Formats: sequence, C-alpha cells, structure tokens
Amino acid sequence: MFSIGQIARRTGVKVPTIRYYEQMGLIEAPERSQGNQRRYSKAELEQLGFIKHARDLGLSIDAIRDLLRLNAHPEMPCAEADRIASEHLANIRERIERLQRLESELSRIVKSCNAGTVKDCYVIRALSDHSLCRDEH
Amino acid sequence: MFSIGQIARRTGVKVPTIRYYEQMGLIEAPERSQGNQRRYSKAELEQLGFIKHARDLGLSIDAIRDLLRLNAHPEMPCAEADRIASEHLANIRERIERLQRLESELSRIVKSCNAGTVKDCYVIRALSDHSLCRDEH
DNA sequence: GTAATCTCTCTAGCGGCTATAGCTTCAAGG
DNA sequence: CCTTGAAGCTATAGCCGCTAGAGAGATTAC
Ligand SMILES: [Zn+2]
Ligand SMILES: [Zn+2]
Ligand SMILES: [Zn+2]
Ligand SMILES: [Zn+2]
Repeated sequence: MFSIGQIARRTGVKVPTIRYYEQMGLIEAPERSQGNQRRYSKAELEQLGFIKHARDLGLSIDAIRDLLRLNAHPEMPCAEADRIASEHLANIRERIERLQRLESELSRIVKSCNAGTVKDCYVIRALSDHSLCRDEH
Repeated sequence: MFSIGQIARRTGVKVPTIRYYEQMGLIEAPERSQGNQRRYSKAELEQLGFIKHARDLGLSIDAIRDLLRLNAHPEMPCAEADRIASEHLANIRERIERLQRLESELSRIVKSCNAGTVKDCYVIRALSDHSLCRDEH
C-alpha cells in the first residue's frame, strides 16, 4: 500500500494532480486509511504511470479516460484505441503545421528589422499590416 | 464612429473578446453613446487590427500590451519590440521541437499496432511503458 | 410606433492543473 | 507514551484567453 506522496514520487505526478485525476474520473477513489488518507495498490500505481505517459504524449483527459476503459477489457478489439491515437497524431501534425507557418512568418519579420526607432520597426509594421505577410495564419 | 459590432465584423475579433481586451487593458475604454454603448474611432479600429494580427501570430496578451505601449512612442528605439518578437519566435521553435518529438513517437506507435485485441495492442502497451519509447518527451 | 437587432453588465465555464488556508493524521525519535 | 514535523485532508480560488448565457436596455429600419 502506498500513500499519495509515494505514488507521486514514483510516477512524477504531483499530489494535487493525482487528486484532480480522481475527481475527473481517471482513477477510482482508492481505499482509505483509518484516518481517511488515500492508500493505493500497485495496480493503481501502474495505472497512474499509464496516465502520466499518456499526458506526456499530449493526450487529453477525455482520451485517456476512454483508453483506460478499453484497457480494462483486454479481449475487445483495439480499433478504438488505435483511432484515438491516430486522431491525436493528426491533431499534433496540424499544430506542427500551424506553428511552422508562424515560425516562417516570424523569422522573416524578426530578420527584416534593422533595429532603428519604433516608427521604422519592421516588427511593428508587420503586426499592423497582415498584407505584408507571405501566407495565412 | 463605429459600434462594437461593426469593429468586430471589420477586424474579425468577436464582440465579447473586444470587451475582454478592454478589461485586460489592451485597449482604452472608448467613448460611449448617450445610451452607454461603446463608440470607436478609426484609430481604435486599427489598433484592434494590430491586436488581432498579433494574436494570430501567437503573441500573448502581455506581450501585445508591451508592444502597444512601444507603438505609442515612435521615437524610442525598437530593440524591445524586436526582443519580444524574438523571444516569441524562440518559444514557437521550442514548441515545434517538442511536438515533432511527440509526432515521431506517436507515428511509430500507431504504425506498430496490427489491430488485434486490446490485450495485444501496441498503442496500449506503449502507453503503459515509456521504456518502449525512442526518446524523451 | 413597433419589431428586430444590438449592446449592456454580470456571472460562470472551458482544460489541466497549481496554490493557498486551516485543519487532521502519520511516523519517527526520545 | 508523547512530542514534533512532515504529510495528508477538504474546499476554494486562480491561471490564460476566451466563450456562453441571463436579463436588461439601446438603437435602427420600416
Ligand atoms: Zn525593430
Ligand atoms: Zn499576417
Ligand atoms: Zn491496437
Ligand atoms: Zn514515452
């Protein structure tokens, strides 16, 4: 049996975050000690590790809840899990593309300023006028 | 003189967002009509366009506030504006790198599942075990 | 004059935590 | 057994950048 602090240290998830996950229904309310403190089993520790890793990979709480439900039914087909992961991947790719458009626009803007006064600053001018931009964002 | 709805349509910034920007100190409280409705000048319309463009480029409210203050002092050196833009660019580059690491990890994971049952699903296994990952995230 | 459309303020909610306050419980040392 | 200090408890509020809704009043077009 582990205290909340112990599983926090072992998984790298902070104590208030663990309580938050419980509230959000990611983890079941665990057993309690006589003095009402949370006591976790090894299985619960591992589940929290799963959640941590999924969060580190950028999955949302909702997506993780669905994945945990699937994980509890090992004989079901995994198509749903694969779909969640693929959708997340597509989402990440979109974000990368958007950020790359911003990156190219911003690096052009930053390079174009020859550091004079605000009145002549290309950064300021570019912000005032989207038509100076190369593409959309 | 423009109503809030008119500048919303012209700039593409939604009405509640304009009020929010006012509350956040990005734009001054404008004149009011006899019936207490906001009335904007052309200069204020343009300033909102500046804000919209800066937001579209991903700048934070705080950064935009600073840029607007600089914009009001055309004779000052623009080093500060350039610094804000460069910092933001660096920040975007970091986010791109992080997302690219996630992308490569996730695309590997998604590709590795041969769509069987949950018990054998590589997506689920990879989430349970970070040591299956190629790099950190 | 009336109806339709804006606009007003105020409040609450989103996601994913994080921080604080004021309390209780636990574990270790004497 | 008792004390002390760390750790845990609940409840509440705050972060960012909006967005949504309620219930009221203002404006505009016909
Ligand atoms: Zn400059
Ligand atoms: Zn632009
Ligand atoms: Zn699978
Ligand atoms: Zn990993």
